[in-house]
Amino acid sequence: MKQQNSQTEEKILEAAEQIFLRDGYGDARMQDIADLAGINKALLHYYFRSKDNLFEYIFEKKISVMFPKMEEMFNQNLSFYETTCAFIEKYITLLNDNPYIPMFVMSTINRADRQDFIKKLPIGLIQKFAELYFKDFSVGKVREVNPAQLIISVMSMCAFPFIARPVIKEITKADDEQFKAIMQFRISEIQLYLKYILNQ
Amino acid sequence: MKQQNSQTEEKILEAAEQIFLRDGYGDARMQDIADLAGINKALLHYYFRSKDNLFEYIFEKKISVMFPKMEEMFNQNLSFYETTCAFIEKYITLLNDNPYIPMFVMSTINRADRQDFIKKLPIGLIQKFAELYFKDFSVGKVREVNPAQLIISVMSMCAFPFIARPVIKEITKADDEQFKAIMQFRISEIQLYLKYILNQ
DNA sequence: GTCTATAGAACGATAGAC
DNA sequence: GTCTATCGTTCTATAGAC
Repeated sequence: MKQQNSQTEEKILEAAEQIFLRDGYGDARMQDIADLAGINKALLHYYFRSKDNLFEYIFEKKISVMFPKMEEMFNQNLSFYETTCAFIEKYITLLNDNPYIPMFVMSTINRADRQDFIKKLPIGLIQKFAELYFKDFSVGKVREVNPAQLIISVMSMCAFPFIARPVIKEITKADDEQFKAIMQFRISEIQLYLKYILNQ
Repeated sequence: MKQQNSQTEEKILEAAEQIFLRDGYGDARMQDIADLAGINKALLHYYFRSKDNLFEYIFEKKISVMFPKMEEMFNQNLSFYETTCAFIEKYITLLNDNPYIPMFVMSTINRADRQDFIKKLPIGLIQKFAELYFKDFSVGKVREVNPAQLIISVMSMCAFPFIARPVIKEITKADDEQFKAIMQFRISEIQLYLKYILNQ
């Protein structure tokens, strides 16, 4: 009984994740989720009361990918440059395995009726980076730039290509695997920019 | 008669633009467009046969903002660095007046049923930039980087903050005007990065 | 050209049998 | 726990009066 229960719930969550990531909240259909899970609509509402409920569940499960946990990285006493280089590699590798996440998160928080979802984002990450920058800047280890703008730039260079993925795939005539390779190469390219910007 | 005709059509287009930009295709409602235009739904279908038709009209009108016309800029015989600096200023100024455009375009071309809209984008721009880079690189005017990756980076740094606008506004506690100011300041910051990256 | 009224389909959600 | 059947609503689109 309980075994079967968990199995169905797991199937629903997997299907919901796939459909919501592909279509976003508004365009996603409960029927599509039911079909993909191999069950019917009524059972969806038995496990999760409403579409809103199910979506919130998936969203909260996925935001950690958009703003990854970085605690251990900040506790290693690395420089701002080293920490940011490590972040770039970790972030793009993570997004290469979850290419739909940036569009999913951004389309959600841009909906007029879902702006409260912004508060679910773990945005303390930005503050940590800024503190580390000022620490290195005060001892002359990095060139003077605006740290908030720099962090926005790094996240932009990592995340935006996944949002513009269909365009980039079309321009470069790349398939999914080739796009992954482009992004893999991009890690060292962004790290190179950072090196020049910070004068390392 | 014809005067009235044009006036109504203009009101519809203005309303449709506003609603589609805010909600995207899937979440936009013909009723909302009709209400905003001060007419009824039936009249919408009299002027534009379907929602698809109306949307396509608006989309084609707006893509020039996402990929701005740059012909005159390329004909001024400026260096790659100068041209890209000018692009950054022009692009962010343009997006500051049209902050919803990046999300609108990206959410459209990420829809499974709207991928043919990618072909409407004037992506020749990228090629022009790459050619100009190689011209300057061959005479040692710029440092060696991957030009395609650099152009993606510049566009990312310009466009992504508008897509993440609700997040940035929340983190910085900025209103619409303050966000505009942040982006205005961002122009010189991105230009500074470019200077360091290209060793100018 | 503009309106009211409504058709026809799709969607989220629920009732009730098993 | 899982199903079929259906309710109530919402949406695009059209018919028909003026």
